[in-house]
Formats: sequence, C-alpha cells, structure tokens
Amino acid sequence: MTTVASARPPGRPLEFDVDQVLDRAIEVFRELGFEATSMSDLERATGLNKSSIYNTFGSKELIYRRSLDRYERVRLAAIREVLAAGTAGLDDMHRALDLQQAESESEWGVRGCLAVNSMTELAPRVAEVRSLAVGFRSSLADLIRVPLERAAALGEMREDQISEAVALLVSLTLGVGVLMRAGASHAELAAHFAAAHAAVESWRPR
Amino acid sequence: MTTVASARPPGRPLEFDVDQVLDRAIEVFRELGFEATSMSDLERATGLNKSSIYNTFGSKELIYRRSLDRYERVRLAAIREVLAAGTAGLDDMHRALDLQQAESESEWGVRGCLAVNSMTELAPRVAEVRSLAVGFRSSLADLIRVPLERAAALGEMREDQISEAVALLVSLTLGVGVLMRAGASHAELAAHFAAAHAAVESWRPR
DNA sequence: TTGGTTCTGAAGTGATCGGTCCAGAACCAT
DNA sequence: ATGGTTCTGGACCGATCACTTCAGAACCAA
Repeated sequence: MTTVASARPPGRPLEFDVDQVLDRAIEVFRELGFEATSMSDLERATGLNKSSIYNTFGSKELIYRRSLDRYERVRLAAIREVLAAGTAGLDDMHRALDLQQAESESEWGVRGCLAVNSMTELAPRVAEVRSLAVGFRSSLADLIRVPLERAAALGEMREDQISEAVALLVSLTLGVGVLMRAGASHAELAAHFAAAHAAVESWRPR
Repeated sequence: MTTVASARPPGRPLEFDVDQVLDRAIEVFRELGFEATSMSDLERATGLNKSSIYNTFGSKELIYRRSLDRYERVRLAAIREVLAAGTAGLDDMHRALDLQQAESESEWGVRGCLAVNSMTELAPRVAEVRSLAVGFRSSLADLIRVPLERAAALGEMREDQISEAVALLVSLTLGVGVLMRAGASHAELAAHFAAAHAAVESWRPR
C-alpha cells in the first residue's frame, strides 16, 4: 500500500483542468439550481463532452456535489481572509458586512449563494448534500466567532453575547442569500445590512 | 358587461373543491419544489386526473403559482392573527417567535416555507413568481411593523429603531426557512430563536 | 326530453431527460 | 514500435417529462 494519491495513471491524460470545469459548473448550478440544469447545459458550460463528464464525475448528482464542495471551500477561504485574519473586533465585523453587501449588489449577486440554494432545493432529499450544508453553516459560524471573541477580549462586547451574535449573523447571511435571488432591490438589501450593522453596534457596552 | 364573477357556467360541474386540491398541491411543492414535482406526483397527491388538472389550471407553472398564492395568503392571515391582532408591544413579538419556533420544530417544519423555497428556486427565472415573492416579503414586513409601532407608542423601543428591527426580523424569518430544510437540529434552531429574542430585548431602553 | 356546454378518464404525443456503449485517439512504460 | 491503459466523440438507450386529444359522461336551460 505504498500508492501515492497523486500518482499519474497510465493511459491518455485528461484534456481539461478539473477545478476549471467545476468553476463553470458552479456558475450554471448557481443560476439554474440542480433540477433545472440539464447535462446538455453542463456540456455547453464546461465545453466538455457528456462522456468526459461521466468519465470524470460519474453522475449529475456527483458533479453537483463536487461543485458544491468546491464552492463552499473557496467561499469559506474568502470569508476567513476577511474575518479570521483581521486584528480588530467589531470593526472587522462591519467591514465584512460591507464586503458582503458589495458582493450581493454586484452582477453576480443575483445568482445568490450556491450553498443557500442547495439547502432549500437538494439538502432535504440528499443526505450528502445535507451534510455539506450542515458543515458549511458550522464552518461559517466558527469564522464569525473569531472577530467576536476578539471584540469580547477588547471589551467591545460581553462574552455571554457571542453565541447569540453568531447565530444572528448566520441567520442574516442565509436571509440575504434568499433575498438576492428573489428580486430584492438594492434599497431592500441595504435595509437588511443596515439592520445588521445596528445589531453589531447594539452589542457595545454603554 | 354585466357578468358576475361567480356566475355558474352551464355544463358539467367540477367534481372537486379547488382550494382543497391546492392544499394538496402545496404539500407536494413544499416537499419537492417545482422542478422535482412531476404531473404524476400531482395526480397522486390531489387524486385528480391529469386532464382535470390541465382543464382547471392550465399548466404545471400555473398550478404552482396558484398554490404559492394560496399558501402566502393563508400564511399571512395566520401571522396577522398573531401579530396585528395583539394588544401588547414587544411581548407580542416574543409570542410570535415562540409560535414560529414551535411550528419549525413540528413534523411539518422540515418541509420549510413554500414562499422561501420559491424565492431560491423559481423566482429568479419566472417574473410572476418573483412578484409573489416581493409581495410576500412586503406584506410580512407590514405585519411585523404593527406590534413594533405599538411597542414604540408604549415606550418599549425608539421610533427610529423600527425599520431596522423589521428588516432584521424579516431576514431572520427567511433564514429560519432555510435552516428548516437543511438538517438543522432543534438545538440549532433554538439558538437562532434565542438570538431573535435577545435582539428584541436589546431594543428596550435602559 | 333535447341541445348546448363542460368535465373526466384513458390513450397517446413528441421532446428531452440522465445515462450507456464503443470505436478510435492519445498517452506511458517497455 | 508495441501493448496496456485511459480518454473523447457521437450514436444510442429506455424512461419520463409536460402536455394533448377525444369519446363519453354529467350537468343546465328550455
């Protein structure tokens, strides 16, 4: 059992980069969801032949799960960079909210968040997708907790408020994910972010 | 043009009650969503023949829109009864949150909220569904505003906090709608409702 | 009862669905 | 070069999709 994971197999090599293909699949799945996306859609979006897709991923559900997994990891890494790598407390939280708002107002925003979409569409019926959903929320909560604990250490909020603050911010994030896809205007989105900012400020001791 | 809307047409009458059929359709759409629900599923759930469905509603999209419309009206009526018909301020809000939590933990809770589901699945692609989504959020916000304005009149919160409070509670409601379908435990749901209760309490002047 | 209208049940429509098969191309180790 | 392995393109598969058609049943007004 001395096989190495990256051992190049014999035979003809893949003519494409798997991650690049997944990125194109992510775009389609974000826009149409799982059910409304056909294999033809995936062929067109990835530029691959159906055989190559099946040879590499196995089934439509499997390429969806691979796409969702990659989406979550990329997304969490970006959030980690903003939240966990900061040095301030509540100010980092405000900054993160501003970034999220800017994203949600961009032309890509209307496609929403693939993780949120998967939670309402496929998670109830597919256990593996449900696991990805639970894991994503858990990781997101962990990341949100970081600046809040720094804030508590800085005396910007009470220790016993942290858990409720995390839950509230996670819920708000999911809510924004829904809003983006459902015709919310920039004004409506702004109102929700204003509410989030106000909640953050309410934690400061007076 | 003296036609009356409820004028009984000649010919054979329907053998079923339209609203009862819609209630059964709502169940299926809540569980499976629009795309994953087939006409056979609807036949089975409603007990109707395909022809009767098409004769009455016209298409799969139309019976979905009728279902969503009915779901929203029934749901808003129930919420109105709790929120707008109350006489207290913030206490009514707490009571409403408790009811929502009990519902989300019931066996029906895992099907989630058809309105929320429609926002992530069909609203981006179908303008009429998007309109229903916008209308639902708008009506929900109006209802949430009622007890908060009573609270402000009672001196339980400041007038200028109301709009942000409404936005936050709407966002939280959407978030819970997502959580219900995505494998959230009762504990996880409880944490989110605890955060909501804490937010409500934070509005009281000190 | 009869004529006009509408509803129901069952069979059938073409199109598209996700997925398979296989011949030939493309690679590596020898 | 050759043999073993893997990947690609395209034809092909049965199943299922939303939807239609139509004959006959069920009703009302006259």
